[in-house]
Amino acid sequence: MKAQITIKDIARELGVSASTVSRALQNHPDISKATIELVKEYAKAHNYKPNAVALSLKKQRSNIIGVVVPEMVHHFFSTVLSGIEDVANSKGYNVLVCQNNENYEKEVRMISSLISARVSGVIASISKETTNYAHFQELMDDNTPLVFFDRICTGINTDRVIIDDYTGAFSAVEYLIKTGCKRIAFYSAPFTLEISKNRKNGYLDALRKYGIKVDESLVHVCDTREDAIELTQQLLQEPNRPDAFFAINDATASGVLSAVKKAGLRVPEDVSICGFGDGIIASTSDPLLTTVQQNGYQMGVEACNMLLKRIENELSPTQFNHRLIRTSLVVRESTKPLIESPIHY
Amino acid sequence: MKAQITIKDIARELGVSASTVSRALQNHPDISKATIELVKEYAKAHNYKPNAVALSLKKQRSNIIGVVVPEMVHHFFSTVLSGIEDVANSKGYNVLVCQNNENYEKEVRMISSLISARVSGVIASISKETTNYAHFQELMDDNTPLVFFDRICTGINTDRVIIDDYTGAFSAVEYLIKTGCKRIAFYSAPFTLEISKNRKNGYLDALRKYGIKVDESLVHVCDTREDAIELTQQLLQEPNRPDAFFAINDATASGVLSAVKKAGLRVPEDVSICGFGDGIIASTSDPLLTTVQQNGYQMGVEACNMLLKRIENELSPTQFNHRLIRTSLVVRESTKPLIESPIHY
DNA sequence: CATTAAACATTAAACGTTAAACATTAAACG
DNA sequence: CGTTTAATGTTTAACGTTTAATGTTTAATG
Repeated sequence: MKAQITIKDIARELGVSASTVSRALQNHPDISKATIELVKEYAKAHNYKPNAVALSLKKQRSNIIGVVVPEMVHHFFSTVLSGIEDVANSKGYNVLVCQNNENYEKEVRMISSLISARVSGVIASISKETTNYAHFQELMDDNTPLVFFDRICTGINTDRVIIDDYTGAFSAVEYLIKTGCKRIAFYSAPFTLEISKNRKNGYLDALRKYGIKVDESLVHVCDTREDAIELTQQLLQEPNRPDAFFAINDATASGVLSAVKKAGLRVPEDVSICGFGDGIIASTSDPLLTTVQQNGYQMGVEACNMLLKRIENELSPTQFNHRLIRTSLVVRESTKPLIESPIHY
Repeated sequence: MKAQITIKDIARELGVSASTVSRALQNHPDISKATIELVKEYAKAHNYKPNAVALSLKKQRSNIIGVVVPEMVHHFFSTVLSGIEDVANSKGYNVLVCQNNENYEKEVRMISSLISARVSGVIASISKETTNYAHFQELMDDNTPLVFFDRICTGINTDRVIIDDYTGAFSAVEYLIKTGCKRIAFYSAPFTLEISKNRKNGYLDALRKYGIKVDESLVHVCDTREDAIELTQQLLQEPNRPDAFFAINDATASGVLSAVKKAGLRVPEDVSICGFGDGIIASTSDPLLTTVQQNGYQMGVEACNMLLKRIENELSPTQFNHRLIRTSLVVRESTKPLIESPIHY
């Protein structure tokens, strides 16, 4: 078992003390040019790599940040993760990832494990089940910087980066209305999540703005492709079937699309469909999916930058940042074109 | 700055020594039942969490495994990652992820950073650029267990988990031939990758088996959606255009599909398309994509199990495991149905 | 009653690194 | 020639934890 070479090994071999080696490697002015050269050469030749574990213990802070996501196999989350990793990496930090698998208990365990690992900070998006926030409060109590993204915790006062869900939903539904849709179904994620509440508000406000009576029977908690296929089949058989669907994510929209096509209805002539996310599905389905674009990569970048600034104490300790990532409606083929207003002379 | 409580704090408060606390927490027989109770109660009440950093230093082994993937935003890799994370987590390990962004230098830096972090083991899939393996050899030299998955390093003798690329490709191309295709193009990833070589061999052998002359001009390095759209447009204009495309991944196949439809050709009547991976794209595109299914989650699970066994010294130190993950052809709508052989009386 | 053993706890060293405090040498100064 | 000072190191303690070695009671034994 030949392990990595340490400062002690170098010191012994070179006949100097460990601290001299340590300082030589840091170009400390107390160490002569000659010794510095000698040490560095030996270190390089023997592939010395500082022991980050010892360093973390000594410095009482690691170069690791923890990230908790619901699931990694999800275009949006993996995109955010990618943004986080790129930024963290460029600043010399490593990323410890955990997925909570939409499970509250697992989320609690993950946070506990991150505390044990003494990560310098945490970036998290909560599970669908989470309604108790004590585990996050514990992080805060330990003075571990915490940034929420997307699925935030309103109960915890800290930095957060969220998608402008309200506006995204509003503009999507407004577009559906403007293209002639009257009965717009909304497939949401559980209402424990803020994103669900905000998008529903956007949905409701758009309806109200155009004087469309709200029908709560058009709002469903349904956020997977499979569930969407089943639910949509049922809904389409009702006498007063929806003429449009606004889904919480593209996978769900894709499920709707599949069910609508199977029912022999045309998209968008008979039924309009709009998703949320603008992931791979949206640009490969047929018809191509109209969807609300959310920039996951940018979200990851901003969340990580915010966290690193907090770690480096560059932010006011009493004031927290709330960053909103703008969305944009990407109109493709699953919705009708805008009706041109007649030209008045 | 209130930090986490330590064993020392507990010891001071309870008027015992640190080692007593340490042993009490481990139910050491030398510590009285009463003391154990007392310590545990205090620890629980004050939310004591062992300092994994100190533990790692002491034990000379961390509970962290490093994972290097080309990109996280990729259905296949995020799926593997998910399998790895689930297994690692269930065994008490944390996962440090790095993406090499298909960049050799970054890959080298990532490995170096993992060595510094003194991870217990590494699971990796190399970048497209990688042809020099010294960084991985260094890991091996330090006795850090290393498992390659998917994009392996043939130059390094270690454990590996790979997709049965040869058979996957063979059966896909065989199917295309059996359904009447004669000029089958192959869109590959760079041939520095073993998966490319293996799949090409499968492709070639299938052609040979059915006596189809190999035309090297049908083999291209093209592995993204964008490139596929461009390349396919060109190829379709040639006098002797391909009547089938076998792509290295679903995104590329989706690009082919898009170009073929745009060219006014029908899929699969005029052109057959087969992808590789069976990710989200395959089950949401139109027509649905025929593709070679590769079980990424299983791959992650097996790679992680193999690594953990190696870490726990449960495997022969001189013999390395080479695990092959079986594939299966998922026939959907982008290829023609099998021609039924006429029944002979 | 002295000895031994059992039960329980403490001390000290170690993991790799750093930083403050202290030590040595040699040149420069008065 | 002694003393200061600059240059260059070294020692030591510390980060949180574990563990081997050692110490101290108390109870039981002969």
